[in-house]
Amino acid sequence: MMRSAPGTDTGAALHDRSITADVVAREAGVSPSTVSRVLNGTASVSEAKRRAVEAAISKLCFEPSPLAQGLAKGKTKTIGVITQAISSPFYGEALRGIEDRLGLLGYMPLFASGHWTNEDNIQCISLLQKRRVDGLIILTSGLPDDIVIRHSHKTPIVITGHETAGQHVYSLNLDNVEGARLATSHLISLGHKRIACLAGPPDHFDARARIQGYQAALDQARLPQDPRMIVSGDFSAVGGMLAMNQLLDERVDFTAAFACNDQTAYGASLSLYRRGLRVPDDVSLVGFDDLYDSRFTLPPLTTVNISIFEVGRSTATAIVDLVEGRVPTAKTIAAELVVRESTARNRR
Amino acid sequence: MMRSAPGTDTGAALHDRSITADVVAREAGVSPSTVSRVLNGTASVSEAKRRAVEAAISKLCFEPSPLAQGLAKGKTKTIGVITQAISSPFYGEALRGIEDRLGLLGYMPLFASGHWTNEDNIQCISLLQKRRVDGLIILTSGLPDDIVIRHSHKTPIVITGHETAGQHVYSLNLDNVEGARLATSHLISLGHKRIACLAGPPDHFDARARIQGYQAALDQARLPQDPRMIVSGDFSAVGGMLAMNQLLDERVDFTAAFACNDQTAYGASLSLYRRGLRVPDDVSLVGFDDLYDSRFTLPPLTTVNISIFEVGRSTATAIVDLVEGRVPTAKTIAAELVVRESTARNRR
DNA sequence: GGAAAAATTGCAAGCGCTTTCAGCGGTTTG
DNA sequence: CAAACCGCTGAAAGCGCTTGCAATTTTTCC
Repeated sequence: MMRSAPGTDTGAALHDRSITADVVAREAGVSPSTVSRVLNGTASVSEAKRRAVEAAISKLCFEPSPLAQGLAKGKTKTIGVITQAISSPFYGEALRGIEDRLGLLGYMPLFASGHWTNEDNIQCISLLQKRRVDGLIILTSGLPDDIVIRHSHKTPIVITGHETAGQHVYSLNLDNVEGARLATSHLISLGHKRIACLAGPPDHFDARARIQGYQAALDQARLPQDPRMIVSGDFSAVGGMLAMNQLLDERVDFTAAFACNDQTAYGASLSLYRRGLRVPDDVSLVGFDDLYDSRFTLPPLTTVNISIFEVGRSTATAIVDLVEGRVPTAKTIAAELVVRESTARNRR
Repeated sequence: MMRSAPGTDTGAALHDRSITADVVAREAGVSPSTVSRVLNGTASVSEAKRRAVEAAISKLCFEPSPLAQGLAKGKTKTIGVITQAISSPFYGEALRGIEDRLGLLGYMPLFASGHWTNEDNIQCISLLQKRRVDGLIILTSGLPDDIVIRHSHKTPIVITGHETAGQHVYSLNLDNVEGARLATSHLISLGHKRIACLAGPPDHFDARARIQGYQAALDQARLPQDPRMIVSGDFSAVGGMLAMNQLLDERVDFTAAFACNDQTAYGASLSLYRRGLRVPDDVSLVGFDDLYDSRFTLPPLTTVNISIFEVGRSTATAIVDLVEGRVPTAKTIAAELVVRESTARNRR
């Protein structure tokens, strides 16, 4: 019944698996080679035959099998993407950017999660290389450079959170230092002098750079550095809560805090809330990443936007450049302060 | 510095692409057919030859090419997964479950986003089928049943958010009704009599079921239904904020609200905050989904947990069952109330 | 108009693995 | 003792597409 609704034309001819290039060739009265040639544009074909082939293709709804093409050409039009935690909002946004751009360029992503362990990351690389991906995007793993370089000999790699450089490795980064400096300077400009830093994992590339930016801002303002002010977390809300708890328990005196990522800020907020401290009245808080939900925290979080979506798109563009023999031009992703309501002038 | 830590043995023999089954066969002194047979266990092979082949395999670090296998067997050990928004925390969690389980079962997911439009969803299906996925998981699309069924003839499908049934379609759902009933009853048990419902998209399967549950709870408590109390959102924070604004602007009188998902609750919270209303003092709020971050909202959100991770694992198990010719046994995912701090006894 | 260069096109051999089929020596049966 | 069976194996024919090579047809050039 029905199906009369306009716009619901879903009868889009179903591509039939039994239609192979041979069938098309027969229909068009040419050889399979010719079909392949018009499909790939790998050699000139007379106008007449091309027309015939094209007609046959659309008449039969032929679609070449990527599998067979992959086997024959050794190229699969597939890019392996390794994240550490597919469900984190941070990675999710990056994946969205990757999928978006890759789709436009005619590639398809193959995702795998490294779970922050070298072992898993390496296994992911192998798994994806076995699947003959044309290239690999590795989003901030803790993998040693030499391993990345070694694997890049088989498959070009675009990587974030590394300074690695190599013939087949392209490294793309966020402007962490500048972002953190921006965030911290913002607090300083509000009159804060005792600013805590809720850091990320000590061995994490981005985390370290963000601490650097924080310190740079203090230096710039000639404010003293106090090691007790910096406490490590793990880029998660729980970590943020624990870190803030520690600061509070140790009675460290601060009027503002720079959380090295938004999730850490979420946790810190809860910690403060539990102790009856208000943001921003008692403590100003600024995050980093500008996750989507940070617009909706109470109060909305002042943070550093780095368009993770853009990171995704840039890595995608870069890996395709690399795969297709071009030199990637993607540059460091800029950071920008987004002032919302979790920061206020220092009253003390 | 460092990298000397034990357990960082990353020298894991690199699988070399030039090692094909033929090479292994030669090394083992058998025919390629035999290699294939020991690889797949598709026929009995004498103890001696099997040993020889296995030795050759591990000596040469041979790994069969999934591409070639796919082409030859027509099975790719790959499952297509269609989500609507890969970056949403809800889908992210489901994907994690899918990846986790699929990996265990020897399959690999191929993700694609449908962006909530039928057109994109259909295109994703085609794209994935072209890639010869063995099965498809479609996470709550708005696709008409007949289209799903039609495509299932080519590839088995496991789908959520549908009542569809078919030879090759398995439908898996959340216990939305019960979850919503639980949430609403919780509010009622706290003495609330005027409870608003911040619904999802009117045409969304889960959204409708959740309204049903909400109404069931009211009925059960013999509380009146007031259509003005139900306002539609779109399952996003922005939608939740708008919905709550509308309620407030229209001066609808309520003491508690049931948000049809957590993100809607986030937005609603912000709306209330902007008007100077406190949760739970002025308005009790309960969500649905129990997103990870709901533990960290201010105040932590009372919500309905439905283990989305489990949804992912269940769909994965089900599709593999279907693909391998078994009858899936995965059942409706249970919902469970998680009481946190956004709900309190009615004071009015 | 004829030779040489250029443009087309088909043949056939892969890509790396699976699987049917027939053949092998050796057992069982009747 | 012939017939029927068994367990193993390898040869060879694919799976669906690409591509080097050579043959054929067109064009171009004097």
